[in-house]
Amino acid sequence: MGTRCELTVSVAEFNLTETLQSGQSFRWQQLSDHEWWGVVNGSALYVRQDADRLTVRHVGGRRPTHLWQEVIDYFDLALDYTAILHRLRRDHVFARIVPGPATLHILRQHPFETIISFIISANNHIPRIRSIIERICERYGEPFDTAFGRAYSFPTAEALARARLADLHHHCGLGYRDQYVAATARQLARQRDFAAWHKLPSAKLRRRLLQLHGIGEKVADCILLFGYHRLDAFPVDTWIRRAMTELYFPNERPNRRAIQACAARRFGAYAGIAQQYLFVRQRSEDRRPAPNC
DNA sequence: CTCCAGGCATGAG
DNA sequence: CTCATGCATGGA
Repeated sequence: MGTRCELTVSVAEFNLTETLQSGQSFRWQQLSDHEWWGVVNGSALYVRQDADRLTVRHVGGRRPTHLWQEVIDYFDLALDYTAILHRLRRDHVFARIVPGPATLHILRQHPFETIISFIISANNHIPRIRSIIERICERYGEPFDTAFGRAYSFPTAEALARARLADLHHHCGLGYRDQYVAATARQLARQRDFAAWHKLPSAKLRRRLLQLHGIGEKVADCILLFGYHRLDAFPVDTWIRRAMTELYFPNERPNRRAIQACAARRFGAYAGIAQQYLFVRQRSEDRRPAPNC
């Protein structure tokens, strides 16, 4: 219990800012270099990272019964990412490309929030994904007060299933994705075993996800990785396609199957973690201005 | 102003 | 089965 907890975590094992900027979560707001606040499962949290310490405060909404445990679970602080990176570096190409410490973690996010968020992510920019999600929360989530002003929980499937198509389209700014979000929310709202999907083996869970509207292979793999913590899932988007082609298929045009088979062979059970490092690296590579030789 | 985004559904071949 | 095309919107 308690509204505040401190954990001893070295930045060599976990980097809060890099993790929250890595495109897997959309509801965190940055206060300074190493301070963030956001809504997780109905709780507003303030998080600050210093050199060897993570400080978390509950600042509104649902009061966690065991804040400390929820924080360890959400940021995946119990898993030894240093050992996993060491194992991933048995692949010498990966070792050369990702030489630094284990900074990026895979968050454990709520499945329904992850499903809706990544349906919205398709063919969309991250800043715009964030603004659409905030409007959905404001309209269909539960409001509560926080130290940073009014906030909203992510809506339940039942609440989102009651949404009107025109509101999703125009007020939330979903555009043509309105049908996908509405249909999926309605289907999951009456899917009585949805809460038990986490027990399914990954292959079966992936097939279930692919049956939902607006979910193709890439989005399904993001949901497996970020919403169900299946660390072997390897989402192939434009950035990963570029990175994997450059690194492992020079002068070829590999399809998704070839890329995923390559990732499974080289990275095994932790392919999803390798993917997140490659994604962040490839994006920063692209943002960097072209070297003027 | 134009360009394009952590792709998907759809239809043609 | 693979592959091409259209797609709402708004941030950059």
